[in-house]
Amino acid sequence: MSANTHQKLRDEIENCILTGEFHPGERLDEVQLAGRFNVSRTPIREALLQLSAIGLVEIRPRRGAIVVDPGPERVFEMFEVMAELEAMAGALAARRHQEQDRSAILEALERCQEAAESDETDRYYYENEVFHRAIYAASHSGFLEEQCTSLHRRLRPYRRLQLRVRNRMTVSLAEHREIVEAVLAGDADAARMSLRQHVAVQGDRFGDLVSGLQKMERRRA
Amino acid sequence: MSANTHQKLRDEIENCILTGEFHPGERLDEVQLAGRFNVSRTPIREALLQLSAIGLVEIRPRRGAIVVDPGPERVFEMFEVMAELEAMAGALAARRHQEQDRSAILEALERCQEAAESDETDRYYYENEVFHRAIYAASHSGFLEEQCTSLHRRLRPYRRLQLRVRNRMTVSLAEHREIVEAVLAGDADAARMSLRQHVAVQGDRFGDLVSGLQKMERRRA
DNA sequence: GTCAACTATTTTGTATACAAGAATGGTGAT
DNA sequence: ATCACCATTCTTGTATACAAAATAGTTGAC
Repeated sequence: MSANTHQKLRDEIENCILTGEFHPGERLDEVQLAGRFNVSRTPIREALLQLSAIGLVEIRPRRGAIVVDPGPERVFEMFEVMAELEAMAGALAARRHQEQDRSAILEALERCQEAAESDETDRYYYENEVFHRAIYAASHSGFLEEQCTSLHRRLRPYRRLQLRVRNRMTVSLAEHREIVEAVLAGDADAARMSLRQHVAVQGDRFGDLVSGLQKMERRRA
Repeated sequence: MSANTHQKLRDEIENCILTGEFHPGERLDEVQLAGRFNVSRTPIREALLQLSAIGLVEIRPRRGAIVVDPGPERVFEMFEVMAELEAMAGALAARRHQEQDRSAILEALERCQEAAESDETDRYYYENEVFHRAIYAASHSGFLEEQCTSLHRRLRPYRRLQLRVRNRMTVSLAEHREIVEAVLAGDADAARMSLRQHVAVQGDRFGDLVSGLQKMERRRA
């Protein structure tokens, strides 16, 4: 058996939660999971404990683990914080980016454009992540990069909802261009503003998010 | 035996790390810890895994757990992010605070002043935490509050270093007054600026931090 | 004397066993 | 028929056992 089973299990279970296979509120039975992954309860417990530490599951003493249900307000709050962290990353990137960051960002932008032009939602979804990670990296703050990556990952399922909205891809791409322009020009304030705007759930997007969340909820009922 | 031994163990070990009893780089031997706390290895492992999930310890496969040593740059980056998160909390607090937040903030400020006037560093250190938590609460964003609290806690040992610097308490108190003024006036931008300024490690404080870190390192050598 | 290789010991990782608390089902009383 | 209380069952939490990997110590060769 591989050296670090619980690490892989943690990723697998995390994935099941983020993809929605294990839906919010669902109880995660240890023996059931152990059976599914062909391991004993020990590494399953270790994986669940790690997930509880990062807030994906809640462990109620003697009563098992359940997938945390953030609820609409909490999801909104998470986007609020994400917007601010990305804004910060953009501002730092504008000041600190180097040649390799510049090319990484431009290449990511290019790929986003290709995906948008050929109307490939899934591909855009992926290239969008690459783009944002390029901004994080350009901030040259390892800690900020980690925080952004972690929260970005956690918001994945909700962002996926939003991309389905009509024309969102075109708007998103235009915003990306604005962000790149500001960052590469070294304009920290403009980068901050454009990223905050890009990530924030404001105006129509708030309604879109809520209706998406409700759709998610209904589907699992 | 209590229902949730590993939860308590997690807190105890976390405390030992934050107080410096377990210093950065130290190897955390499972059987040794098990002996110290009179439990088996199982709950110790569960505690360590949770601590690794929040970044306090690093678990190298098959090679044990060590206390993470952030290093000066990483600590600086953490303060940078903390400043931005607190600035955000301040801005939200300025817009969203209610009557109970107002009185909580004013009371916390009052207590900080008392501590500063009687020159009680330890008491100021404590009341300062209460003050900042009052700001987080006034933001009325549960997620942001959690993030702030968690990072604040993690930066505790380093903040303690900084308070020892001459006159820091007086300066800090004056900054608190400025923050309160902005928040209670509902001036989000002013609140953002003053909190960013208050938390950030800039100018002289950077040198203070680095020298403090070096002193810490020497002490354990 | 130093370096390398092999063995022994220690230590981690996973499985299993056992104990204690929660959920569940059934029986009896009202 | 409904509710309460008790027993049974199931699940979690902790301890122990065992296997595999890493480290340390020792011996031998150059």
